[in-house]
Amino acid sequence: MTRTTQTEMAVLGGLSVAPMTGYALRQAISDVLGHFWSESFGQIYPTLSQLESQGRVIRNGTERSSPYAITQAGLERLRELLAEPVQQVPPRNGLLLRLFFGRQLGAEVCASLVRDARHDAVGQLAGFAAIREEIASEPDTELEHPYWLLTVSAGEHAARAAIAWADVALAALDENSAPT
Amino acid sequence: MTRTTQTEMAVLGGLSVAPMTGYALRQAISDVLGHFWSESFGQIYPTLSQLESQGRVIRNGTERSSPYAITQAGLERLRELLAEPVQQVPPRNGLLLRLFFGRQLGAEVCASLVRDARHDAVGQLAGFAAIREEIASEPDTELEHPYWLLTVSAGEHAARAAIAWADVALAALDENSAPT
DNA sequence: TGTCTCATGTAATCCGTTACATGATTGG
DNA sequence: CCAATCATGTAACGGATTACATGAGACA
Repeated sequence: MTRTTQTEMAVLGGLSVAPMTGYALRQAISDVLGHFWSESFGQIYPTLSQLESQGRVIRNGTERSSPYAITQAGLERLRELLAEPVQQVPPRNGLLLRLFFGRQLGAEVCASLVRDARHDAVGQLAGFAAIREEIASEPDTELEHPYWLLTVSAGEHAARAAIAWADVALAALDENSAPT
Repeated sequence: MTRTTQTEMAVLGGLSVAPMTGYALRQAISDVLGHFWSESFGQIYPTLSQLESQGRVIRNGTERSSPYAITQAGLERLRELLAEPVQQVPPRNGLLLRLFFGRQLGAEVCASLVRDARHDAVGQLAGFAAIREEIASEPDTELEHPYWLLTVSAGEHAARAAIAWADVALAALDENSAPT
């Protein structure tokens, strides 16, 4: 019901792809979902313990590094969670907040902020190309690929839009600081 | 230093445009900055009290509804805050998380999620047109307009990108669910 | 041998929303 | 006169990060 279910969803979802340790789960989330999701250890480990006590995940061995695997009950729980309505997070974009009050900063400083943002977006685009390759090189999970690629495409569209916006914004700021 | 400064920035920034009550500030933030920022009363009122005790804002009268105004010290503080590095918030996109694990949901359900997102984006675009008009109808704040329009433009680019992505995503999902 | 990565866990802390309480003012 | 809006404030709660503590195994 609360936002905790979001972490549960990410954890169960990750384990639905392949069994993993909590550590590996964190790695996978930050590598592949990094552009639209994040989880910290402080969330992952308690969630795993809780899910284990509910029989939704199990560990094959008792060893320290034995991976968690999702159970049938876990799969059902995952589907239940995925079907819940998407909750919007209140937006907080520090860059746009600064630009909105940009008159106090001056056009020059604003322009450098926008250039930074453009640079980040270009880097992200390169990152998405790498993720595409990584996905293509995993034949085991072929059935999931169409869905994974949807999220990559979303990131690419957003990054390209950010770049296009940055270009028009820089042109506008230039006009502003250097009147004819 | 911490994230509290973000609220301080928004409050001082708002008052740098025009004196306002806390209530009106909240209104203004949700109306004009709504697509990239949000503040709740639980944040605004304590922040205003704190800023007042620091001499960064003052109230003209002692009446209940007398607006807060920014002082010189407040303006300096605002510039200081705006110059701080932009902090990235950890991303959390519930829609993309669901799509990533979309195989568990099925192509049909995913498609309806994407259609909803497309619908939202179309609505946002219309909202931006309204904000543009609202801004144009305020000659008092003309010097701020170029900066305000940067943020509107950012929203429009993002919304258009969301629509374009939704269209390709829907095509891909369709292909998926209805094999030739 | 010593450092790095793997691996788990928890306590402190923070930021922020939600919900509640209160009351003045306005307009139908 | 009653409902809606304006206006302020605070307490409770919750979700998440950060930081710290611990220790095993790898490898150079």
